[in-house]
Amino acid sequence: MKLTTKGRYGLRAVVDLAVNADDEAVALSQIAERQGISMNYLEQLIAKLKKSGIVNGIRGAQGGYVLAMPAEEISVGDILRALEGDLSPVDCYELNSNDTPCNNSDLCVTKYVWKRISDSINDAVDGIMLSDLAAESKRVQAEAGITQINQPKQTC
Amino acid sequence: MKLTTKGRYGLRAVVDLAVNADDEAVALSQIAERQGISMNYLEQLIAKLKKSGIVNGIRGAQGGYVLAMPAEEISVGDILRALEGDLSPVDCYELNSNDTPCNNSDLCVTKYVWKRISDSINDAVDGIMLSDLAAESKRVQAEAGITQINQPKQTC
DNA sequence: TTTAATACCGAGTATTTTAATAGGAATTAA
DNA sequence: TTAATTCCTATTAAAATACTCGGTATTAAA
Repeated sequence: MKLTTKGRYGLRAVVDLAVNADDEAVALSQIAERQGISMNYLEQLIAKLKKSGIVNGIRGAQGGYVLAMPAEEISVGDILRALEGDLSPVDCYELNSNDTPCNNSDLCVTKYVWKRISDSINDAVDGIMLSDLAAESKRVQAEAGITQINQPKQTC
Repeated sequence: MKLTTKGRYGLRAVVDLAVNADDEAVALSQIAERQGISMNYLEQLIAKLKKSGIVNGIRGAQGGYVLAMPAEEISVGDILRALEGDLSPVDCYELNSNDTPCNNSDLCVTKYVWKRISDSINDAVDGIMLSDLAAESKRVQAEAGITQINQPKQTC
């Protein structure tokens, strides 16, 4: 029941992008360095975010990435689902219509549990907007007098 | 962000135990057969439940397992945490005091996300009691006229 | 027009985790 | 005494994860 590094690194990267976006595109190498994430790996994560319409890539020199929408309109749920796939605790047809139908559905009672968990997770993450995290991040960075992060290994 | 088979199989096994418990102990071989789970594997899962004080084992011939408490007093959260460990989405010291302290805690903003997810999951599963599932299971089994389940492979 | 900086793409790989299997020891009712 | 059962530990196959690597395409700036 853990997120993978895709969700953890990816969310940090998007928050970094939201915080460090002026009007310019932000190069992935900068995000990678600030966040202490391998750039090659981060490329794969940002590709998912691009595919989901959360960021836009700008090619060529001086290129980089920008948010595809105002941060106020991007929920943490949008970001995590883009990175991790659906956030339900099981692959269950009742929860997720792209899963294969389950031949035990009639007798299954645990499906009620999975539905409750799934709904509660999605409600939680859809209630937090990227702008909330970006504002908080700016606040704590200002308080600490930080411009460069580049932290050692983090668990979260 | 998926439960493992530990949580899925294990919860089904406990519901089965609650449904099929009269005053006798229920042999693991019976649960395994009804639920279509390898008995050897189920042994490992029930060991976790035993360690957490959810079931008691009765050794010897005619032995088996019984619930250690009335089903009304056992929450799905108790069961899933026994099987899966903590249900938080990340290993984060702020959420889970047995994790190693995180040196980025001051600047970390995603921790607010993880806390919200963690709390919502735990609230959801702590609000469902084993007795609820057992009652519903008896109801659907009666409706279908079923005594033996033994379903083919399930995803949930 | 060249160069350097960047996004974009797909294949390969080491490590870790999961999901079992297997074999035996201890216990106890019949 | 036997058979049924829990209990315990080690091993293993497969899958998923978390990367690395090498290249191509694009574009702003020199």
